[in-house]
Amino acid sequence: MSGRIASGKPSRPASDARALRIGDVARLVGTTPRTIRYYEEVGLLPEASARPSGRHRLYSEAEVERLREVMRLKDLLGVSLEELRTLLAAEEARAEVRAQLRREDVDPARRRELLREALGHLDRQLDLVRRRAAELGKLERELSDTRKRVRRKIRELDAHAQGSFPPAPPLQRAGGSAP
Amino acid sequence: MSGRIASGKPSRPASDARALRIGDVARLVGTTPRTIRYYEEVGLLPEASARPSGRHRLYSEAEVERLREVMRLKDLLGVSLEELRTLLAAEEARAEVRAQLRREDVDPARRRELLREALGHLDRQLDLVRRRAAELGKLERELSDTRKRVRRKIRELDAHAQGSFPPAPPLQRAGGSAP
DNA sequence: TTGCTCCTCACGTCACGTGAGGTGGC
DNA sequence: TTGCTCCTCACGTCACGTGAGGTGGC
Repeated sequence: MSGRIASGKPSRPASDARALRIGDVARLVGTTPRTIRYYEEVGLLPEASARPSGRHRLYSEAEVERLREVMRLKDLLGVSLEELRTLLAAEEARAEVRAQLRREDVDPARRRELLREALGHLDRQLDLVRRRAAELGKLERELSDTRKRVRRKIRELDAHAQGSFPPAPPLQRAGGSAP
Repeated sequence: MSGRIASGKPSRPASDARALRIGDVARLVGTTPRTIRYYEEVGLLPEASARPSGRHRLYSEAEVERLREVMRLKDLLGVSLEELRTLLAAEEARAEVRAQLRREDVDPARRRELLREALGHLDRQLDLVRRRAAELGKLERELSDTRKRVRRKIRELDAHAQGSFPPAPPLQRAGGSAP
């Protein structure tokens, strides 16, 4: 909805721990300033409220965390920014639910309704994630099986080479890198 | 892996191995003709040999399988076409190894060397795949945990709705990313 | 003051999407 | 022949990358 409000913002010129610059943020989450500006431009990130044009963007730790989550979903799920926008809308709806639930004056029927909506969003995301995880798991098993076959062939070769050839150097264990 | 053969559409003599047109291939692997042409253009797929300009591209089942594998790696690993090219070069090196191993006139020392190279390629790919799988698994667990909390809250609401006393306020957990 | 990082255009690039206008093959 | 799919440009788009020229802040 509206821009995130950085708490208070008194004139504390120096050593404000929450005042991160765009380069710091980019380094923290593993991206570039250009990407962060672009996400702001297309509305994936809220515009820093009341920033005069030409002046530096400043970010809070919470905003960094949000960006980190955005990048993670994009990277792991491989979705377009448009699809990502949909996912984030659902996440924000869940955040809204959390805010409403913290208030005590919401009647149980409404609370239940909100929770059920949150559950729906979670289920859709989980479905996506599990589908991908299953595919990746299949690929991993296939590679792993092939690897076993190759290793077995090497062992067979070594066994037959006994006496005919000088002893071959031993194989490294899984995880080691080949020369 | 057994690819399902679409029965009926491309009516050609069974002896012709290159029976599939670009639209059929695109549908089979879940992409578009444009993408297939682009991959050929940038050298990810071999150009159909000796095809006169302006005439139709034709593909064999083996080529379809190869493309399917290319798309799978790109999608699941989220790499650029340049990185994908590197991965595919390794895959081709392994194919070369298989071809050489089928010949009987390769001496055991050379065979072993080839197998070790193949093992190196496999290890690098497996490393990539496992890293991603671990990240996805972490995301899945997080979502799943959140889902459990939401479901528990719903059950609590339902349970209290049956009693006559208003529910005691639930304990606030610190630090957790609640519903 | 100096050195860095930041700012805003704006053009470039990667990986395709989308017509335009035309030809091929069952 | 008709109807579809295919062909080759070639421009458009998405998600940024990369300078150019200038300003801000510790």
